[in-house]
Amino acid sequence: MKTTYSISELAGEFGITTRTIRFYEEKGYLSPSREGTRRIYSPADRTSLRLILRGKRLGLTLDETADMIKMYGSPLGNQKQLEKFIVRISEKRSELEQKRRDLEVMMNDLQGVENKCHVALAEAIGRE
Amino acid sequence: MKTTYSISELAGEFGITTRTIRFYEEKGYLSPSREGTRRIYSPADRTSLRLILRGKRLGLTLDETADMIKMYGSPLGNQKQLEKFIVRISEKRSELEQKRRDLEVMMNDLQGVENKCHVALAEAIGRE
DNA sequence: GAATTGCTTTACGTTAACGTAAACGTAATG
DNA sequence: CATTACGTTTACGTTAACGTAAAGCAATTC
Repeated sequence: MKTTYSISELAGEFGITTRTIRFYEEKGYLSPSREGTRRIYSPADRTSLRLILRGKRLGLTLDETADMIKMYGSPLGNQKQLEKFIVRISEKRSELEQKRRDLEVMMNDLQGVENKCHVALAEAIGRE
Repeated sequence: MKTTYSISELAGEFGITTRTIRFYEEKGYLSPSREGTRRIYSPADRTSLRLILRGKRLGLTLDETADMIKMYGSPLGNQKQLEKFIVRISEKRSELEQKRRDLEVMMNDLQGVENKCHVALAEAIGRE
């Protein structure tokens, strides 16, 4: 199991450009260590990057994703803070559930179109 | 059942601004009829808008969503065109399935954090 | 040792998706 | 009849998320 990565290794693995990775760092979403002037990415950095890209695929902004990443740490604080935190989590979940509903409707619609397609295709072949 | 809508009715219903709706028209994603100079939206227009916003929530660009909306029409063409179309559909579905996987992982992670929270909360109350 | 490869910083450019503001028309309401 | 509410067009502004290019350092390969 690899323990460090270069910037172009990560770019290659995730199908993005090095510019994108540097951009994320510039904005504070990544902070790799350095070997002289070169960036060295740890498995943890790689995980952060993966989370960022996952959020992006779901239409989250970088800030929103960063917020979620922060939440993944061990929850701490007094009772009041923890309760507030639980509320935040449930808000996030509501958003994600909305997305899931949207997704299901879309996939159903798509399935409907494909069915129609197969019918039309059968007819086209029948006329041939 | 209402049969026409004003621009601010739709904006209100969907929680967006009239500027946004005009923008969609300007870019060709909507084409309401007119009564004099004022825009009149049909139920079909309203549906288009709903689809646009659904795509947006899932992180699709307007162009991508417009593409999908086009696909919702009755599929037509000869055999070859229909086959190509089916391929396009399955590509779209692959993207959506990726999103669904992303969504599930995220929601699981979130659930994990919430569980930790409840544990921490119980401890905090115990110490009180 | 010249050239290629891979990394760096700096900085200006670009695109999508609207926001914001000005300036105006029209219809209904007090 | 003035004001308020709702609509219009035109046009410049803004933000996120990178793209692109220049100029340069360091190691390794021919």
